[in-house]
Amino acid sequence: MAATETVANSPYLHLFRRYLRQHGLPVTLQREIVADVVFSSTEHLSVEEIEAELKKRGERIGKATIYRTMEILVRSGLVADHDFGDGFKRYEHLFGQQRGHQHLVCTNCRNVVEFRRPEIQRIQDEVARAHGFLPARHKLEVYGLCPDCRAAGVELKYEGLACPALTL
Amino acid sequence: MAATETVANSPYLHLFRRYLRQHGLPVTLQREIVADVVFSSTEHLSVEEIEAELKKRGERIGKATIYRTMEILVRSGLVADHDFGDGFKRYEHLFGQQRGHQHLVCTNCRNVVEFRRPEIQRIQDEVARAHGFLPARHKLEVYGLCPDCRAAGVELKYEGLACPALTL
DNA sequence: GCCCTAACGATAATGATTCTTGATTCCCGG
DNA sequence: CCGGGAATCAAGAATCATTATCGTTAGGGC
Repeated sequence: MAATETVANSPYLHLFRRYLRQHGLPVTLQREIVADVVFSSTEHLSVEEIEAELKKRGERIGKATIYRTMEILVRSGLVADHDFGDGFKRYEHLFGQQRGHQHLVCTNCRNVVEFRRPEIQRIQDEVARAHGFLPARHKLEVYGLCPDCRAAGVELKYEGLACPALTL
Repeated sequence: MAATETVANSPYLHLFRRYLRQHGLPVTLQREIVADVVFSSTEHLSVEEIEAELKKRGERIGKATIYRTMEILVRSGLVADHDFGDGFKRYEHLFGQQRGHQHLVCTNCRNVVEFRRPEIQRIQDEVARAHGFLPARHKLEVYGLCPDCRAAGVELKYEGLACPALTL
């Protein structure tokens, strides 16, 4: 391999290395590079996008290794995975994020914006308690049309029954 | 075919028939039977469970037809689909449900309980407006351990980094 | 540096969902 | 009620994301 020594340099990588060591998992170059791609992006990346970024960097890392590394990153708590209804998962690192943030997803362009409503945590705990559950986490997603798509003239269309209020 | 005439008899089937007619789609026996299975259950059914119920009724309806019918039912607004992280979708009819109800999912036994917090609708609208979005719908899921699993001694375990508060 | 173990990459397998095909059913007008 | 064109059906092949397999290669404790 050529110039692979300074590839992974995001400021949080040491946390991932610590996690790997604490759990007896080898700290491999591939894992560091994959983690660096995720840590260096502010987007919600799909595995395909991670793969593309690796290719752009000139790295030749197998897709299976990406999946395996994402699994470890999610377990470590450094990364969260999401399914926004696209048929595949997206990943985001949790640095610089407020705990318990939520997502606003454009139903047209699939762009994702984050927001934070602290009361959701309280609602989670109240609801869980009311039903005897021990709360672990929650997921709130709001779907709608983003400003760009609205400006472009895209419209929300409801093609269901004309009078849903009667039936619900 | 033998005794297929009174198979589909749930009280809301006429709404589905109306939707099909309004959209120029043929009202077929298979669609009625599949809809009847979903309308007759209070559970959150997977396609596999729907298939099993059809087999139990002695119906021989292809899996592709189930998928196509579910697609129409969701578009009609009579049924909602959910992905609770099982790797496949679950479907529930919306009769007798309050508009905008949410779900509490057991992380151990995957059982699903419904709840309703009307303020979520307000939060949806406020958040969307604050970001220039036109709100369409939302999805709130709370994950945790249900009373049965708690009583059985199951525990939530966090195997991530020891001190996540520092990193988040 | 050595060696054992575990990760790597390539590829095959899996599981949920969608598409294709030829046969059947629906539905509209007569 | 009958006929015919269009759309749906069942079965299975194809697809897509993800996971497992396997021979090879690389971490890391000694």
